[in-house]
Amino acid sequence: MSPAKPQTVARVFAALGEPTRLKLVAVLCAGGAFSIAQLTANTNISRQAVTKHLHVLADAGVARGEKSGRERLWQLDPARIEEAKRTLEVIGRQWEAALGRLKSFVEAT
Amino acid sequence: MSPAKPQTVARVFAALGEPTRLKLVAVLCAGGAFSIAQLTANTNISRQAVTKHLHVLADAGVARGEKSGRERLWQLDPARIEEAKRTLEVIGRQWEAALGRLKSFVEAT
DNA sequence: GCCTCGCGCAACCAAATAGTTGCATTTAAG
DNA sequence: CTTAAATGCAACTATTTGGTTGCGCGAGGC
Repeated sequence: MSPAKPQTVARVFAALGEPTRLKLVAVLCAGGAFSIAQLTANTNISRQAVTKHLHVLADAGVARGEKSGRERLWQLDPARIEEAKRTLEVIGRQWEAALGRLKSFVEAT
Repeated sequence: MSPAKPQTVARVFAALGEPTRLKLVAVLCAGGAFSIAQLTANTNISRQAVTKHLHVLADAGVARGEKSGRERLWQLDPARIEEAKRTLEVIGRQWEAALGRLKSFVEAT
């Protein structure tokens, strides 16, 4: 399991760091595959705007879509999201470890 | 434990979604408090740029700094990061649950 | 007291981003 | 065959963003 390049993780965070895209991800994680028209229905922005957001998610490796008939069906790709989650876990653990060291240093009188 | 507003979580992701800021967080999670000058030393951008990034982190609730003498010491605030981590966990779980439902549906022949 | 270190504030700039509209294209439906 | 639906592509706009420079100010060090 490679530790995931910082750049890659940053791209995932950037992709999730926009309310519209976060909502899209929330819809997509319901499972299955959704067409752009379906994904646009729940928003108040244009179809092309949704398309752009989907491409941002795809570039970050968070979602992918493939053509099926006259529509393109999009679904989540949770691998990168898992990586990002692990990054946050590491941050939390390092923080707690540092707190522990600080505490034992203070107590070592 | 409130489920964390989507907007708040999105701000955290946006804050982490920039390589420089992610590095800053990585440094800060070593624990302790760092001055702006210290945090700037490891980068190749100006002190003011670092200051701006720190304010973005502060606005997202990821870090905070307080004056101490003639310098301002910054440290991590891991609460929001924990929230973001839980959000990613929920996404992963929902995805897996959906996969499970899909699988049992397919197998129900 | 003077100097310098560390910051904060403001103005400014270039690039990226979120959004739009208009039009062409492909595919399913009647 | 004709039409309508779903998408892709391109141009354009406004705002945000990441970065800079310059200057002023408070707090220590000598």
